[in-house]
Amino acid sequence: MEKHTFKRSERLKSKKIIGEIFSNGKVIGAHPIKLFWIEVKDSSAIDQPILQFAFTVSKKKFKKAVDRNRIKRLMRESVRLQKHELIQMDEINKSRFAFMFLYIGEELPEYQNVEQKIKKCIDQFKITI
RNA sequence: AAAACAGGCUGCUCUAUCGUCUUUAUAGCUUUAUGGCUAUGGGGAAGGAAAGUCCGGGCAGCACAUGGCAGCUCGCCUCCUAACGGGAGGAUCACGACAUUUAAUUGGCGGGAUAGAAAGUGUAACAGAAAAUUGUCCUGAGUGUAUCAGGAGUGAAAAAAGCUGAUGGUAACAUUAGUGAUCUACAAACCUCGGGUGCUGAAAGGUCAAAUAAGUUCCGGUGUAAGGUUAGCCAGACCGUUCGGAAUGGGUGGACUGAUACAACUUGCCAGUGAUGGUAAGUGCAGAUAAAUGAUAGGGAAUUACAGAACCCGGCUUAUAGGUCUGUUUUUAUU
RNA sequence: ACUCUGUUCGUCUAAUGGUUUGAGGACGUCUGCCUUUCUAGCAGAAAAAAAGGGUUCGAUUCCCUUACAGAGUA
Repeated sequence: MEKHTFKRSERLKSKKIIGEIFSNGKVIGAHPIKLFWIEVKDSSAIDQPILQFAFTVSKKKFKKAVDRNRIKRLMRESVRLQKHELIQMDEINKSRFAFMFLYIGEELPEYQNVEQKIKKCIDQFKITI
């Protein structure tokens, strides 16, 4: 059976790449979630995993830290359960990708809703590649 | 027993599967080694407010941060505390709702205020004769003036605060006797007196590796003029100029440390009205770094409130579903 | 994580440093006049101290707490 793990090294940490995602990355929208992604061509970190993810929620829309944590946890959980679909694809394995999930909604979501929207994002990503 | 008010305590739980951070044991891979990665098993994983950042302290750097002024801040008394603007117990004053009384009053409760107005300056609308060196009208004392006593009216306020002694109390102060004729209020107006206070803030600071110019730092000699120093002013301190030697290296992105064992927590006993202190036994209880607690399914009364550690403590303030305890008042029932 | 400002009609703002404050002005809104009608013009009206507590005879102003908005430090 497939293991749905989500290790620390799979999280996107580099400030450089995050900056590049917002300036040059491509966008897939599935309201209330936006996905920024980019193909990473930096060959210096070849031992890194092929996929890296980050999650973010605006402090202006959600003032309470509890709400922001909740949304990030929900998005992280649904990505954890769905990212194996991406790993199985052949095109993905040829290079490395970085993803940034951004929640732009106004209200606290349910888990099922988040799961559907993330799925939509990933399907769109598969098509574009 | 119910309701209202006030205060204290608590702050959902269990099972299964998958997943995150940390610690530890074993095995494998890697490394000169410390260590790192992976797998499996065990232990631990947000709060009463983690919040607001309103105070106090530890810790660190800046001249091993020294004195005065300015500025800021606090201000009844005694005590608690590492410290505080916090807390406990008391004193005085007016206020609030409640009870009581025909009424004046009295009673406990509640939150608040209280250094100095006899050091000086300032302000006190309207009304009123007069708002602080003021004296209207009426009555009485007085021959009369001056003065004294009582009353009227205006207004928030219209003339007894102080001093000396005695008694009680550690004290604030209370009671009482005498003396006393230039005396109100406001200091959350300026101010005076007394106490405290240097500034900055873990994104502080320290160590390591990669890379390298201007430069920077250190040591020794020389030198004390301008000027400079995370510093508002004065003093004091240090730096400086030049020569020689040594070390380091801007930006960028990292790792380790700071960093989780202490004013710690739990229980018992003792002292105290109490805050709190002493003592004995036991416990080890988050430590992340783009930042860890979630998802699914099912139960237990049941869509659980407010809400997420970021260097650490002591308070204050604010938010809060449900449960629970104590006190006061009212109503009802029983004795 | 830390530091600091501000909040006055629908909008932008003023003065008051405690006593005729009935809170002023501009733009906007409404009503009337004018005009064949609209605009412009003239006349008039409505409309505000973030919330709560304290000091005071009296608070928009002084003090405290809370809420909201904004700025700065990497």
